[in-house]
Amino acid sequence: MTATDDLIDRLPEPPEALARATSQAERVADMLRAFVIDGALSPGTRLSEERLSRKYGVSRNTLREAFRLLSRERLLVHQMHRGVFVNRPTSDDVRDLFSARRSLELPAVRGARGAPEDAVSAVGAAVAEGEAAREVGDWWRMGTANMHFHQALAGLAGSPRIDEFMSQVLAETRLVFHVMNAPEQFHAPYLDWNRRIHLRIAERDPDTAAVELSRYLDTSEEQLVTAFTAMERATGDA
Amino acid sequence: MTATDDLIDRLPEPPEALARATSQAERVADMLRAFVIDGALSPGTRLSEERLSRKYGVSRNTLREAFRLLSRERLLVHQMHRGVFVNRPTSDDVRDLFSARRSLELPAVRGARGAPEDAVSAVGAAVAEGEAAREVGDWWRMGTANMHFHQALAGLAGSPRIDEFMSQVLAETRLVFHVMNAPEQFHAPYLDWNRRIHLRIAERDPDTAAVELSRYLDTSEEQLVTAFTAMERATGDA
DNA sequence: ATCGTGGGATTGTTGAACAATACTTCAATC
DNA sequence: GATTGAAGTATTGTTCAACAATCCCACGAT
Repeated sequence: MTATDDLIDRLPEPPEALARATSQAERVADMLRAFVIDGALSPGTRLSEERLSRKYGVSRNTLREAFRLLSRERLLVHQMHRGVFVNRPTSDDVRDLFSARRSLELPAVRGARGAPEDAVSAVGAAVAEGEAAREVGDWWRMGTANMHFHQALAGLAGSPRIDEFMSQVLAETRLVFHVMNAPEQFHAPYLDWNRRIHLRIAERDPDTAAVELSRYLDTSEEQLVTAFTAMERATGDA
Repeated sequence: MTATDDLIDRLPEPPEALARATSQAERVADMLRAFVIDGALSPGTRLSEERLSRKYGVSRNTLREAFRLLSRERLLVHQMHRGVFVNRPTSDDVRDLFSARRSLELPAVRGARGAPEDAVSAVGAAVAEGEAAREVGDWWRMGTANMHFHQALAGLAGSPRIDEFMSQVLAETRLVFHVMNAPEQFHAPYLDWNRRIHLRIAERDPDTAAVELSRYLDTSEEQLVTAFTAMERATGDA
């Protein structure tokens, strides 16, 4: 044990980026995930192995590995001998997604008194992002900002696993907006609500914030479900 | 639209079992998942593609699809050019797992007043299962029963997504018991506690139940973390 | 003890092949 | 006209073999 060793031990932890290069399957999965989330691939679309593998220059086997990753995230659904499709959520799914969000967001907000400062400011940043987007009338970015807001709320819990589950739930929620054609306008009226919630958290009054959030989720769910079921009837059930 | 059509429309929904046969990759994943959960494969073990594919008569490609599924569940970890290993949780993971459980179990229990009867009785069944196992001194089955108990608690929320996340969390928790060699004895003293919690739920007093559960989680986490960190120091950190 | 330097083993990825299954088309039947 | 049956076609499911890229280990040199 020399002096050099001591210095080395004190060195900062290895940055995440230094992890060994990602596999092709993961990169393809990342790309497809982005396509699904921002609607380049709409719900119900079938992903042809042959065409995708040719288009992106990867083998079918590699592509299938990516498919497996994404079906575990519920973004794709695998049907035996029929292929993989972009998941098309039903109104039951919408209800369940909100149910899951209640479990994730409300406890996180209620326990926000002890949350670290940067977790709180992340919430504020998401609100600001949304307001900036409203400024220029960018509906799409408003939706993204709203997702960030709720991701930040869940992040108050400080748990990596909850963060990850939350982002899956939000990604799937985004699919809901894609099945209906009325994409992001739903978020517009909620911006001021978000601002209020953030204020309560910032002034360390988490219980009031939780009450507000709970109301938010209720009305948001109701609005979505009714719009969704109306659309389900219109488009034909099956 | 004839009379026959009416009759057909009235037929019960297709049973789940009728879903198209599962793929080989999923079956292999199921098998490996079971191996990991009940310790036939212990944390840190590397899963050789060549040996596994030969042993179970599947191609390396199919095996890799199964690997992708299981690494999304955090049961396996994929290291580029090194292979897949059975996940070996750290003490940080233990803390995070309990954090996640708090978010899942406590809200479910608090909202248990409106839970359907069979969801409540599932909790009771898990308690009974644990007591039966204690009767015969079957420690392993006691651990399983305890997992079922907490799965049933989360099930009170009535959300498929929460159920699924919970089972992943519990599966990973089981890995924690495998890294330490003291497998399931940890569960023994908690059986009476479980019984009490179930009683509170059954008599529709969810708030008291939640308080009890919260205390349970606190002490259980503390005991596990201390035992775990002690072991980490003993076995060598890295 | 540390540092290079092969050599061997394992994974990463591809391409082709074939079987199994689903979909489509079209003719035959009621 | 709608339904059934029977090809034929397209796509997925799975395997195999090959090769490149990378890691790991052991050996020898400093």
